[in-house]
Amino acid sequence: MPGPSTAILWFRRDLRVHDHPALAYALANFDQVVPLFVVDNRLVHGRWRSPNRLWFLAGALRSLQHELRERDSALTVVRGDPTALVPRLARETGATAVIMTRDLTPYGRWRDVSVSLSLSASGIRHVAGRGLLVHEPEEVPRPAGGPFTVFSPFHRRWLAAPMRAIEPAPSTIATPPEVTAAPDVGPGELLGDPVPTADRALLPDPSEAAARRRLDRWAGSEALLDYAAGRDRLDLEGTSRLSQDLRFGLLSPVDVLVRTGGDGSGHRRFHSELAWRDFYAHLLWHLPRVARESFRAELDGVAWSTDAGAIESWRTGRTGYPVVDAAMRQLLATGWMHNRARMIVASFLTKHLGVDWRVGEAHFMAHLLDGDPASNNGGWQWAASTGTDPQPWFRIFNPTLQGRRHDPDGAYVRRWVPELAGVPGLDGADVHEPPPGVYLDRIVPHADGRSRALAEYARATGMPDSRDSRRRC
DNA sequence: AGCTAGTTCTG
DNA sequence: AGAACTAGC
Ligand SMILES: Cc1cc2nc3c(=O)[nH]c(=O)nc-3n(C[C@H](O)[C@H](O)[C@H](O)COP(=O)(O)OP(=O)(O)OC[C@H]3O[C@@H](n4cnc5c(N)ncnc54)[C@H](O)[C@@H]3O)c2cc1C
Repeated sequence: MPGPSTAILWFRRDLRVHDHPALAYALANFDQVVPLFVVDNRLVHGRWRSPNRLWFLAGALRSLQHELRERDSALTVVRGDPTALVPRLARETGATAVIMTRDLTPYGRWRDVSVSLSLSASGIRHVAGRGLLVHEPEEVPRPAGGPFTVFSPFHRRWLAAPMRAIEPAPSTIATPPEVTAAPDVGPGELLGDPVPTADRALLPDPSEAAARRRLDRWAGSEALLDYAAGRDRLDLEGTSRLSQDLRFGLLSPVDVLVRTGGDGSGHRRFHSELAWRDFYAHLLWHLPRVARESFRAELDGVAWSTDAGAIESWRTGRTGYPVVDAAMRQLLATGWMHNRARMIVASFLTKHLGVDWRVGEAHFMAHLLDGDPASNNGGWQWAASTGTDPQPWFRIFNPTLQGRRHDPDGAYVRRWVPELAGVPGLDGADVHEPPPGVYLDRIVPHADGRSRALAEYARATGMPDSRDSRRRC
């Protein structure tokens, strides 16, 4: 009589036990499950390394260890090369399959192919399934093939695609006793004891339980009802703040969608933001080249500025534009930035300062708790007008007007630029336009930044006539 | 999920 | 003078 069948469940950015399709699959098809996380050296040393995200990851792994212990199981955490370590653990535990949530980034795909090749050499199966997104790329196909390059037709198909059922958290996970007998390894140690660069007191609790509480609160909030308008207010808590939980998979996007169910304008708008997340993930899957290159190749002919002083002023929040500086300081202090603010600062860097979007992309990846290769790249290429369905390049934000409109009382600026709080005579939205001498000099006057951007983009695109420009609106 | 500059309308 | 409108980037 054969022994119990065993599968490895390889966790990556799906660090939860609720609504976990790969976990449900493993439990339904195998007698025993061995949960595993591999600290890939790339996490600690790679291009997108971030102390803030490593700190969050360490906490999320401790949370997962706890959730698994509660269910009579345990998380094995090892550090090194997954291509070697995953097959080794499979052989040691007698596993005949490795189950995981499919990852769609260029590196994730390369890694998974290389692990699956080395597994099949040992006769071990490799099963990668859904769980990262609401819908997989194959579930929202473009009739003509390839990726959707415009959001609205994608969104129509996305809304029409059938939704999978929620998988409840299991009450117990059968795991080999030699695995549960081993004490939990402190993930912080394997991650190099990460110290966040953001202010610890302003960081969210990185546990699944806390993420579920955040979701509960958001699902029952007034802000969700008012999200269609409130999402653009820099000075209010008008958005869900669930991005880091979706990034690390403490929450599944399907769970978020179902729990925020409703047909009001706020609900529908919120769901469409989850569709944007899928849109950019699918795009990167179809066209991995956009990770490095502009989607609109002709715009890689823009002569980007490399002015190190200007870039440093932008990074540290010292451009002289109050709303830009508030946003950049919010990022450094909290590892998060409001979506409207991301658009404003990305537009400012790429248009007013004429700096390559990849410089901004890298800075965001170094600090954002929700830093995600697909959404971040999509957001930057949108703002730089190099992407799919981008901001047309001639629509350039005026940071002062954006601040007045979306921070109408100036509270956002006063929160993050304290030297502008309590300046006599600088009341309400006027904080967005401090008179000369009151605040830092603007590193470039708006009119100059705007006209140099218009000239450079016109040159790079071969100065299309106005009919072409209008068609892209 | 633009903004500017120029023109025409209004009082 | 200032609103309202609009072509063009
Ligand atoms: C230049 C730039 C860079 C960005 N980089 C990232 C990033 O690295 N990671 C990231 O998750 N989002 C990124 N975004 C999208 C968006 O700004 C954040 O998802 C959002 O601000 C997170 O806050 P929230 O959870 O309160 O959002 P909510 O408004 O509550 O939205 C709910 C969820 O929908 C998703 N979402 C919302 N807006 C977008 C969007 N435009 N694109 C893709 N997904 C979206 C996020 O998962 C978010 O948590 C970027 C946007 C821009 C303009």
